[in-house]
Amino acid sequence: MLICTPTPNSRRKRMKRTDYCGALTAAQNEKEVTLAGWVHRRRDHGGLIFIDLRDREGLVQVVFNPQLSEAIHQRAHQLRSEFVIQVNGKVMRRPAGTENKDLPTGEVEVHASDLEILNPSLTPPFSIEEEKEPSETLRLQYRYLDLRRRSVQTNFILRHNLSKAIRRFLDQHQFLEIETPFLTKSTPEGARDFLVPSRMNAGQFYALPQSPQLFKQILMVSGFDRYYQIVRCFRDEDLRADRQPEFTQIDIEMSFIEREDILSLMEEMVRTVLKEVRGIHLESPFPRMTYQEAMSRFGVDKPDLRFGLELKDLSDIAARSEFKVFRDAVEKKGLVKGINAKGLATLSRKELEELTQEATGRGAKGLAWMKATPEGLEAPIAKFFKPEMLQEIAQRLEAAPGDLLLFVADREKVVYEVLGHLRLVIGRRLNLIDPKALKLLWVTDFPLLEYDDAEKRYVAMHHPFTSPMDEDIPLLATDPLRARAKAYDIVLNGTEIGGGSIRIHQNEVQSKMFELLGITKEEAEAKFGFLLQALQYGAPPHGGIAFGFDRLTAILAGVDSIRDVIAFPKTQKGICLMTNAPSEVDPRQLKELHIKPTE
RNA sequence: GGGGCCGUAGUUCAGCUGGUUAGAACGCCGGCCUGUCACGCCGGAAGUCGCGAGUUCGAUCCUCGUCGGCCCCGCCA
Repeated sequence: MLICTPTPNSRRKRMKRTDYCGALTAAQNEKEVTLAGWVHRRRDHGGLIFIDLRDREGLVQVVFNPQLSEAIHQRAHQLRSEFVIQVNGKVMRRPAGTENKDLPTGEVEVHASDLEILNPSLTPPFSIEEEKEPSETLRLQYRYLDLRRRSVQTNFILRHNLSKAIRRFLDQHQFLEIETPFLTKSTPEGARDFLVPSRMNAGQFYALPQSPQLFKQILMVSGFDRYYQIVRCFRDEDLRADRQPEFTQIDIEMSFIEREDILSLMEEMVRTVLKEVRGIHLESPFPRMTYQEAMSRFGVDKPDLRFGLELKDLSDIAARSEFKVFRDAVEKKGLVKGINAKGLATLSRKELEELTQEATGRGAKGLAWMKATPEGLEAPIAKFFKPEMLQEIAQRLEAAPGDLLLFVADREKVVYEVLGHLRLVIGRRLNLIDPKALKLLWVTDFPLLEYDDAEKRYVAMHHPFTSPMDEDIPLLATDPLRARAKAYDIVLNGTEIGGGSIRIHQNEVQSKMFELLGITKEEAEAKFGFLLQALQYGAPPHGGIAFGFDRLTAILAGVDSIRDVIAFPKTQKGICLMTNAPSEVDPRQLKELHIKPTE
């Protein structure tokens, strides 16, 4: 129950706020100010009462002194955490020796001459102060209180500053911000669509966009030349720390350009924005790596370059060894690769077992290991290798006494998956990752297609509108899986923060692509007819990129989940704990929408 | 669909091998306090141990189920 009622409106003097609490310094000494904000903390001495008053910009100490006004002091006794108040008073330097160096406003305080309680507050379910982090469940349930916390607010201020800087950069480079529909057409391929029933068209549905991909290409056909949008996208897939059903992309498209133009301009954008928002100077140019190289050296297409521990190929040695597991792998056109876990020869049997489980959990049949000692490599499997082979292995992995060498022999895909993962696990375990480092790179030359074992057909690795490399176009007819795409990703600290491609702008190539993907002419016509048609009316060569704005912000904010940079995110089950969405609806609504529940 | 971790005062947590009345800190309520700033001192209230079954003389603790949160695999062109 509220124990105190607000000051009646009729009694309010309606003085306007003059300053932010957090902005007061000795420069405002002796100024009469009106402040408004939340009671952050009170220190009631019976006589003097100190209040830390908080607003968006920070805290300032307000002093209520009975000698200044007995009535106001009495009223201040009622104050509790999170009451909303307005205070009139005079900014004063604090008495010598009572300054608070930990507070930006700590040189001054406000001597209150008037106090209005604009609104009392229930005792909040958790403290707005920072000492202890409430559980995420509680934070999301009371998100409006969570968003009052300083550490949370700074994430959103950062987000704002990033989008502001990005808009400014793109504006300066002649990009036009153009909005595209949220109620649009469901398309095959890609993620599951969120559907919106059409009341006026029984049995028909809009889909929320997975991205404005097709529209931005159409805008290029329209001649807008340079487009961008910071825009919400929707994908009905399972959630992760870095995946929400609705998320924000910085969506960009340009005409009359080649890959190089996009990479260099986007690189400039990232550098400019980080400089502006974070004062960070990034070395230029960013490293570049083909997909092939990234996979072979790091096992993933989004390598974390903050540490080494690269994968080394040992297939040639493995083929000559007596170790059946290794030889079989190579003979079956697989691979044997290893990494050097520096200094981990001391791992116990149990810890090795845990690493093995990490490996088998990702599809490996086992995890082979050797320990480097001053006498050479030692392991149960060492007996299958001639001494000079062991030496060769040690050399290739730059083994020093005390190191642990880990090997995986399998199909290429498994070897990369497992060692790529182990590399991250070990990098973390060995504390090789500098949390402050920002390591960016471009990964280029992605394969155009992948083979989907379940569906028994090719699927586009990026999307069906991605142009193949010119020199690989003949491969589409002979060996499609070897064809490379004009596609690129930008990677920051092991996270893909953006990706794009040069698009197909010729109808024939686009039709050929659909054919490869097993999309019939009729399907293509029904699903993408508008694009195919547009491509026949003078489509300029074009290409673009989309950044995951939430992921980028999260990394720069130093948080592990994009939930921390989204004001009202959803839980892993896609539920908003604050509003309790999704929820059931009135049967009449369903009827209007021509929808009948199946259960 | 699958694997893992978690759920105990308002909050963050502790709670031994299953055994007295389930604790601490912060917060909250009351009292005292004129230089505090994580104010201090005195006192007080506060628990469906997520929920439901089972095992047991006895369950916060063990088992099964279920609900919720988190991490991951699958999925995410």
